[in-house]
Amino acid sequence: MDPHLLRTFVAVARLASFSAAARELGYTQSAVSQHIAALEADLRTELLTRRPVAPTPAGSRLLEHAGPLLLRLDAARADVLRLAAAPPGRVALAASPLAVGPRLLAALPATGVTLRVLPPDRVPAAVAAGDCDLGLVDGLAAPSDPLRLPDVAPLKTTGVGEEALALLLPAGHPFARRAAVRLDDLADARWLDAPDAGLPLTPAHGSARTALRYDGTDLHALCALATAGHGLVLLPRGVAEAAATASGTGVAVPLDAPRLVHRTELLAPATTSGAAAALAARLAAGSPYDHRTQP
Amino acid sequence: MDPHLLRTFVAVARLASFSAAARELGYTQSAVSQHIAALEADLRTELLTRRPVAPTPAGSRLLEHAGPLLLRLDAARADVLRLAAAPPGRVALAASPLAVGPRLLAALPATGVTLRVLPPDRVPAAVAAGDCDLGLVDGLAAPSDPLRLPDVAPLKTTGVGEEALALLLPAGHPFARRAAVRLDDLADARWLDAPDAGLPLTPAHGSARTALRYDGTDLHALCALATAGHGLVLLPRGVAEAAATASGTGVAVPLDAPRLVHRTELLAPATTSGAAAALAARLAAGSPYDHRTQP
DNA sequence: CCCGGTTACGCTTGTCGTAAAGATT
DNA sequence: AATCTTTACGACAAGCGTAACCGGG
Repeated sequence: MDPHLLRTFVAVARLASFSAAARELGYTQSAVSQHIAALEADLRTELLTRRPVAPTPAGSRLLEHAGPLLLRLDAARADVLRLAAAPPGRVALAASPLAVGPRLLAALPATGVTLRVLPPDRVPAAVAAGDCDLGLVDGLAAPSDPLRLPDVAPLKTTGVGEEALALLLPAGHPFARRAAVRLDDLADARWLDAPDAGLPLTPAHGSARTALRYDGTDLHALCALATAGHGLVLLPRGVAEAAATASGTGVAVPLDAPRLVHRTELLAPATTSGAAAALAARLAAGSPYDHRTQP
Repeated sequence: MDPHLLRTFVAVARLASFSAAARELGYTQSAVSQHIAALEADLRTELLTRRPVAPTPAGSRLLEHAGPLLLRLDAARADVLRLAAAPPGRVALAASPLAVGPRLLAALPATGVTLRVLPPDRVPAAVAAGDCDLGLVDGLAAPSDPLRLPDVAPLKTTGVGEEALALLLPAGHPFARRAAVRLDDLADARWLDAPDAGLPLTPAHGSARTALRYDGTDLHALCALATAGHGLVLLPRGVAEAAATASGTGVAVPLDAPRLVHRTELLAPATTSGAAAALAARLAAGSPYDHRTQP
């Protein structure tokens, strides 16, 4: 179960080809073949069908493990290397779209920061792997509860903001005139599904059907779709109201769900160097929310 | 960052000796020395001080990563191997002490089960690594919220029980006559700290001071200590009341904290073989609680 | 017959053990 | 001086590439 073997295995499975994986990894086809053979001999199980190349049940299972495993490995490398590396002046900040708000803009120093907007589920990995020095993620949670993030590495998480929720919808929508909407009302609403940009609609909040799927991280596009009637979007109240007034054709209706808020958290590796630590402090400054460290 | 190197590294750090680690791992001292040297060359950082052998800051950081990493690796191995292995008749069940209750005893078949009681924090690892086929863990959570478990591997978690909480204390205690106790009242209570047996007292529930620490998994011993006045213990209400009446000198006082319950969850690997699957079904049968799968 | 995965084989590299050397208390 | 780690070196195995070898479309 050498990580090298695992890496070639995931490459082969992803590309569905030994030769393509070999090209990508800088090996020969032969080496890739030997890697897979070694893995299969080690586990005494066939992991891939050849021709066509596809994972067997056992292979699929291994794939589920391999991704997080390799991620953690890279994270460990990066984390230890970061300790020794000289603190660079430039700080890279990964943020999910809805985490980019007034608070962030106010805390941002004049120069020396690279902001990278990523889908929420890729932010923790980016910080853990060392691609970015800090991360800002957002998501739904119970008030003052931490977000449920995949623990790819020991990251320090700090709540930096919580906000009530609102629905963004077109002016003609049945809900548009109501003062508030409850979760129960939304059981068979038609949603805009935008996992890379917005709040994920987990099945827990009713088995919602999606009207349209939007793959992208652009909030303006998402709000435009919502106000045009292509589906409902759940947003932090401030964002929803701003989008509604900006569009003219949209309405923001508060969500009456006291046990559900939009929460933003700051992610930092266990050790942050000078410039990154300073930015982290400014982002967390005065935040009245829980500080806690993941195990 | 070969896992072998990581393994020797953690062994050396734990034993604080190259030679001892070599003996434990079946290597020569020379090989261990080379392993550490290889790691340090790879990361371009000194990981251990020699004489005395102790981790440097970078080494400590690596240690934090190494444990979960190696655990996940073993878990992946075991999980894939389990898929191929013939389903054995014997099922091994890991359970934390407070998870052993009437529900478990009722579901247990007449024969063919090995029950292993472990500290709560070791149950997930035991299941993930394949040492046990199923696990039962308990802990504190908000009602119908899943427990926060370390995600060592993709495990299927199923809530199988929730119960209100109560305090177990000696008859003479100031709280003993009250109908209920609130969390606020307990800010400076003196607790029995029994991380291996009971519910963990997280700092979130007030910066409680501990009166006595008990290392063990024996509930009867713990209850005896509590009723004898060595400190307060938080227990599921049923357990607390049973212990109080059994001791004669103890009192169980309900905890008035509607947002906090004792929750028991069933842990199972992504695939369970025949006998284990049957037991899992019996344990989960009729449970009115959430079913959800960790990412 | 071509494309793609497997097998054979030689070479390079890496890894372990033995043994001698170096360092620290 | 004793103990423990490091270094030197030789033996062996592992890993990769070249090239020949299948087996299916």
